[in-house]
Amino acid sequence: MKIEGNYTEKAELLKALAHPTRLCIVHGLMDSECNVNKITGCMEMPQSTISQQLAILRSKGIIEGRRKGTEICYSVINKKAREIVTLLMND
Amino acid sequence: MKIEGNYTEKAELLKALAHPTRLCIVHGLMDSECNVNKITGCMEMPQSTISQQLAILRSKGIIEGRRKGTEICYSVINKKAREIVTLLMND
DNA sequence: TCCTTATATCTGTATATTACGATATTACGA
DNA sequence: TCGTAATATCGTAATATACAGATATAAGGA
Repeated sequence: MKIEGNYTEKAELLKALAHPTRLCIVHGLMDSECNVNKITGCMEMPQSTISQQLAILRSKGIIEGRRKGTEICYSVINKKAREIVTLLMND
Repeated sequence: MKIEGNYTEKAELLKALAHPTRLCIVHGLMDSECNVNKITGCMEMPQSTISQQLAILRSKGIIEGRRKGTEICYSVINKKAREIVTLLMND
């Protein structure tokens, strides 16, 4: 079993989720979209940290941001990521 | 949504899988156990690298090694890890 | 245009991860 | 005990990641 590009891609999806903050964010966004300000408040972390974590999730196609005036609302758009998080959160 | 220890633990499970070599190893071990020598050959990587990757998987309870004489055969023992890998490998 | 709010990006720093060769450890037969 | 095969561990250098403050960018109303 030699490593094919396929494993690399899948590992990268997992890596994006493999961080407590990001996992929490994705889990929270699974049912309803949310703006950065709210996420920042809920996580009780600096806004810049949250923005960076969102950027990682975005770059892997896990979440998508939708601009609403001065705000951006994020939602989960990746099916596999949803399934993984659901699986993880179910005992 | 504040981060609970729960997310940390789940993120660590993902992190162990979030590497192409380790993902490949776990996938390969899902159906039949295998010794280090064979894994090393299949992956075409140095034995020490493989041993270290196996150590990470072991430390997270994903795989288990069973000594058979001079050999150690590894197998997947973590249900969640199995489910995640299965999910990932199915289109 | 200016000011305010919301958010992304940049920068610097500390820490973690990865890869591999060298070496230590374990098991076993002669 | 010695030699060999199998495997784990150590040491090191390179690279990636995480975090947070400072600042840039985008949106909108006065």
